[in-house]
Amino acid sequence: MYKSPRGTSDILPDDQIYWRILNKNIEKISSEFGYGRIDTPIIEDAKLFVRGIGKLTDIVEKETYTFKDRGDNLLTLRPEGTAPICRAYLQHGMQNSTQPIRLFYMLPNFRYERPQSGRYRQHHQFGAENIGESDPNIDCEIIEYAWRFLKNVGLSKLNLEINSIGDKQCRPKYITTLKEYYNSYTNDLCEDCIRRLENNTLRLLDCKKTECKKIISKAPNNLDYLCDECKQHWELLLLYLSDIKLPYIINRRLVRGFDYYTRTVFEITPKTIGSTTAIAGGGRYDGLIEELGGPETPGIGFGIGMERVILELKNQSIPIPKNNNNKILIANLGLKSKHTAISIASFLRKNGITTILGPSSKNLRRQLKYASSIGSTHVIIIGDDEIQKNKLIIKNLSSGTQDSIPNKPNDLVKMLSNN
RNA sequence: GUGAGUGUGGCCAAGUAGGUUAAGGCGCCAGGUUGUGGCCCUGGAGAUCAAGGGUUCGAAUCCCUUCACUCACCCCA
Repeated sequence: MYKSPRGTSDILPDDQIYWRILNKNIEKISSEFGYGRIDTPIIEDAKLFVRGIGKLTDIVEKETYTFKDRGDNLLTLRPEGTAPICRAYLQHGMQNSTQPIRLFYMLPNFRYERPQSGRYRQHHQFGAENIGESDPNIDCEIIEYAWRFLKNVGLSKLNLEINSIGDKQCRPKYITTLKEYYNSYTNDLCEDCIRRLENNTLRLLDCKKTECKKIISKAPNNLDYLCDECKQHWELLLLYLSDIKLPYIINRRLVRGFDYYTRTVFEITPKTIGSTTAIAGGGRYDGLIEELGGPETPGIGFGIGMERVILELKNQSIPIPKNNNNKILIANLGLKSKHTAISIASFLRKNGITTILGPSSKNLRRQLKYASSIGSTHVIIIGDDEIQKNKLIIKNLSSGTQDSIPNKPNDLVKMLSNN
């Protein structure tokens, strides 16, 4: 039997309510913050991500779905949202409009990795990018935007962790200092950290092994190595976050996997015990547009994993509003009544009422049973007696009461309308 | 890519010192009620026990291989 490919899943009707809630909140909050929606293709030129995310990052090295099309073009299934949006920014000449540009998206991403809890080969991210402005109030805006979205969909018990990893001036100096520090501890490091020392130095700070944690605690503090501009930017951001009373945790070990990040990086994680994975992450990428061939342009954005948000909504047992609208089943008995049933169903639907025709091969008892099992609120019963008298029986399934009424579709609509 | 755990009808599962027809529950279908649901009762359908190979008179059960799923690591939303 065929199965959905590893790390992908079907979103069945019962789960769609979560996606409706998320989509509704995405539109609402994005409009409140003044961001415009952008949809980019699922495929992009493979080079976009090599240049954008970084050749040596794990995502590009081993996690992209990359293939040649029939025209020999090397294409990649989008693994993240920021690089394509920067591409679109340049392609459509947005640098010529008034800056900054505010964009948001809600799109599937693809990464070839081993699936586990909250990690899939196809996952959806809601993200936003603010391009063309470096003032720290924009950093504050982006963080508030992500934070408020998560609050709005109903999540609580969240931590906001922030850090600054410097810019192209001060970051290399810090990395050199860090390398020098670590070089005297190479015998005490775990295997992964030995590798990190070479190709992902900042990540050394993020190791969870106890032996490495000791070394981390005495490592030089990145915040002490920020250049004056970065330091001022960082301190202003903290003030702005205080202005809007957004509680943050400074985590100097917070570093992120993409090469393009500069200055501000942040993550939002649930406080739930055991779950350390971020449901939202983002940061500033002041060098990215230039790296992609554009002018020197600052930018900052976030990505929120929708599947992780839904997991957390379920974890926190957030109540999901139910649809209380009336749902009608028309039970019909015999061929003659079927004609009437079909036309009444059609009429009710045209008037916005959810209507399902009962399985006419079954007797009345089975049709009522069916109505109960699918959650109908009312059943309209049409049999030979009703046809003869030009009447209908309408039965309320929650109270169990029923009435015989004249067959007047307009009256039915009045009775069954939800408002 | 590395490590651990788990695979028995659509779903949840019992059964593993090998032994005749592989429990049970949910769900599904039908009857009890030929025109009245939810509860109840009765019956029915549905399983090459993940797949392949091996050991054995005999394998869901023991051995080997493969695959899938889950969790963790790397990394990430």
